[in-house]
Amino acid sequence: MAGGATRAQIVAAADRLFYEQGFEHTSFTAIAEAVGLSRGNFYYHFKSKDEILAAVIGCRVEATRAMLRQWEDEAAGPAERIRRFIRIVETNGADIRDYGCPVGTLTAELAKLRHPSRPEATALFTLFRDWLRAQFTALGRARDADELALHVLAFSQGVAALANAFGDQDFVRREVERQEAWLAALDS
Amino acid sequence: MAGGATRAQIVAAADRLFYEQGFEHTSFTAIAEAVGLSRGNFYYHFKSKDEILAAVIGCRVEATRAMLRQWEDEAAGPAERIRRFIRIVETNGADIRDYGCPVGTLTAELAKLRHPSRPEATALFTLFRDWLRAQFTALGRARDADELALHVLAFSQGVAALANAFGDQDFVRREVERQEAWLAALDS
DNA sequence: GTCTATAAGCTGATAGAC
DNA sequence: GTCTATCAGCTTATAGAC
Repeated sequence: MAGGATRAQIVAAADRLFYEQGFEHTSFTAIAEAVGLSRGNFYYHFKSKDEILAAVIGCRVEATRAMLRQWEDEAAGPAERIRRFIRIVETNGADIRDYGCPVGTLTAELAKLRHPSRPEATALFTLFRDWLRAQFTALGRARDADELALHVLAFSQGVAALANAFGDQDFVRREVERQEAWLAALDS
Repeated sequence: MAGGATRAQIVAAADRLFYEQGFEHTSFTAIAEAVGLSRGNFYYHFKSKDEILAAVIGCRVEATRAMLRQWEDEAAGPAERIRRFIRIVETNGADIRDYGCPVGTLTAELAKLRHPSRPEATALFTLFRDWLRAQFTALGRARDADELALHVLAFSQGVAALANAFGDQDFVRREVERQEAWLAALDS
């Protein structure tokens, strides 16, 4: 297989499995089966499981950055951009119902494991936090922009947790509407 | 050791360790060390690890019921009772910062593990949901009591997730104030 | 009821052939 | 770069002595 194609395949499979089954519960055997490789060959690409995790987090950071850039390009103004974020729990509704928020569940697991890569996982939250803060600042709320950013982040985490627990998509829709109304009131 | 005292000690130690380290990550060895027993003796009290989990969840159900009863007794009216719930993320601030919400993190882990005891863990959420719904009904909001109950539950889950990720107690305090203001506006 | 000894299986990780 | 064979360690769980 040419270049880093196999490596990228491993990272993609691990990314999905870590999300669906959790980091610790996902074995090398499971990743190997998903990619179609033998267990032994893994260590040519990664020296340890923690190294795969680091690569997965790096991959998610890049994907998040790209998504935020896209929102930046496509959305008309800061309010519309924040709405994009608010709606993400509905956009990714099926996955969140089945597996929760990828950032929130990974961060929580690594915290309990006292895993060395925990700060890198938390940095995924910071990516959204900083981006949201910039949007609220552009909305003329520079003074409490960070507080508002955390509030919106907390909203998405709470909705994701309960959507995963109860599997109730109507609840998600109602909460998105409520949060959009809150944003509209803030913007006016 | 007399009666079910050892059993109760095992459940208490497992309860704490499942919370701090996660269910799967907690080994029999760790529980045995915490209680001061040998690994082998465990199977006199519990046939499997899953049986300990079931006992831990049962224990948490009882503790939650007792807490809700206490709030029922001590608080003046439904609004004050809901405030008690809202403040719990601040009351249990240190634990939540270190380990997240005990209900939310367990439910999320069991969902990823596709564990048979997952419904029992979700029932812990339902306990709070039903109790909150009763309080909102008593507040004269019978029509949307369940929606409001889920909204308050989502608030606590979101705050717990971010408190755990960022370790920011000021954020928790601000969100509690915001939610109390929301409740006051609802009540008037 | 508690202990020690041990089984059986899975885990991450390594060595060396091709 | 990929394979097979294998290691050492940990896991849950069992058997049987005291």
